[in-house]
Amino acid sequence: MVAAVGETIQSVERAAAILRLLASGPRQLGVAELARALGLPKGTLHGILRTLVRVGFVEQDAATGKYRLGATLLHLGSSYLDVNELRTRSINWADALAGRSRESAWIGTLHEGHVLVIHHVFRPDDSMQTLQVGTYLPTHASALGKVLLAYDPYGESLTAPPLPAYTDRTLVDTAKLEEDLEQVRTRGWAAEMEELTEGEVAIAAPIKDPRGLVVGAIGIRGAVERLTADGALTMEYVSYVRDAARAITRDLAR
Amino acid sequence: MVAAVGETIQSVERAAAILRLLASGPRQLGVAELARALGLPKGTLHGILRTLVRVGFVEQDAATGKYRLGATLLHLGSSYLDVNELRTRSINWADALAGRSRESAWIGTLHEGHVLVIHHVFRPDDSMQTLQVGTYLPTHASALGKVLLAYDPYGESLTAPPLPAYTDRTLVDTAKLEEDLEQVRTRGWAAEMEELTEGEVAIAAPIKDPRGLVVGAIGIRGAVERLTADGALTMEYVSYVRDAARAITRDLAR
DNA sequence: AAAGGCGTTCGGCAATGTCGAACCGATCTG
DNA sequence: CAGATCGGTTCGACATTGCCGAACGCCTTT
Repeated sequence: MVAAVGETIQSVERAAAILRLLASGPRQLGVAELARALGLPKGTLHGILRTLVRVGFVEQDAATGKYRLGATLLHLGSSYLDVNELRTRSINWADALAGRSRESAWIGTLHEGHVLVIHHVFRPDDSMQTLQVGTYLPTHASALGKVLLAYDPYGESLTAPPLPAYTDRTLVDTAKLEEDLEQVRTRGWAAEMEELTEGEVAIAAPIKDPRGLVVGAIGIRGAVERLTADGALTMEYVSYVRDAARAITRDLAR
Repeated sequence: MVAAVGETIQSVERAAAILRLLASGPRQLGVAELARALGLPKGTLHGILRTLVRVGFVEQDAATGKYRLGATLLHLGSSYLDVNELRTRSINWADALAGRSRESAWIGTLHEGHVLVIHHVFRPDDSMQTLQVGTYLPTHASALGKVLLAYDPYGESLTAPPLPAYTDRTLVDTAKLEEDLEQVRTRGWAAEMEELTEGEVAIAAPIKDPRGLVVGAIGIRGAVERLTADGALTMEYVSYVRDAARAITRDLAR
């Protein structure tokens, strides 16, 4: 076979594809299903699955024989958080931001066309919330995502239409979104007004590395009644978010 | 080469070994370091690493060329939580337990000789805590771990001495530990009194699947002053924990 | 009772990935 | 400032590795 430039190891890439498929839905998948989805013989997949089970990346349902993700991945994921410099440097600032604003604080990075949440502080005095670390947010319908898109050096390639609508206020028109992103660039912060969930708004600002590249975003998210007045965001909250973003940026430069 | 019984795919297993090594410490590792640790040629490892980078499981430091875990693993780890039945079924009960006891609530499973934390609810009115989901607790020095060891069908093989000591009250003597586990089995719940962290105690009880096998443990953890009186655990807290464990067990049977 | 679905096993063939030596830049070091 | 050493990376030849497809046994469905 003709050799492409960046050779990769077939079986490892296939193993990764299996894991991605298993992660894409809450359902367990069988060998036959995976074989159809990937266009590979059942026997081939079985071999890879057997290995993935052995190393704990995948678990097999004893009753049905189907496969699901394994517990080792949870541990690897949490190990990633320990290594991630952006996260370790910004934890304290996120706590402070949540404390000052009395809203939940969020930190995210751009990853495969989504916003990957790498830190999340619950709203003070409201413990009954589920943690969102590791989940994806849509780039075009979240304040964090707008910041990351606006400052993305690779341009808009990630925002391929059609953009899904989550509420009737979601920006689904590429031109409208681009307009919004332009505003984000001039103002230096982003807003999201009930574009992802009815009744909730969010504010975010960019975190930059020592060379000035945007490597992440930090923001808050809360009920529209608390964060806005007369239909507009209360600027006090915006300043809290921007202060936190600048503080982390300064911290990364040391 | 002679074929072992359960054939596995070499390159996938090696890739997993690399990931485990990268997760074992906060340090980034280079190709040469990995080659020494695994006893493989540099070239071989480079090929696997290139593939792991391509699929996002590993990231390469632009400055030093060294490797660290990648963001895709964080997402896979959080996907695991969505699939995990024990966790989804017990979230509400853990919230209730934290609410009643006003302490942090924890759920864990046995995994590779450690307690893997699969859910964690912060102590009410105390948001400045870091989330521990995905981290390991020692089996012999945590209440969750003692429960899981006491009811582990595979016996004590996992508790290989020497047991590390975290405080001067940690049970490092295998005989003493076995005595404690026997008490856990007769009482139906476990305690841990400043054996992991000075000033903190914990209580845990077993969660069973429909066939009666222990598949996890739930418990609370808090300051010794709040949970004990005259050096002994306040039984009210024990009943909270056992109630929650029974409720989840009942829930799993449906 | 037959049919179709599933996960699993197996052996032959060649494509695949392994290996080791060579490469190149950066960083120590005398 | 040159030499040495260490780092990550590339490359091509070899044969081992792991792919493939057909066959198996089990289960549920018709």
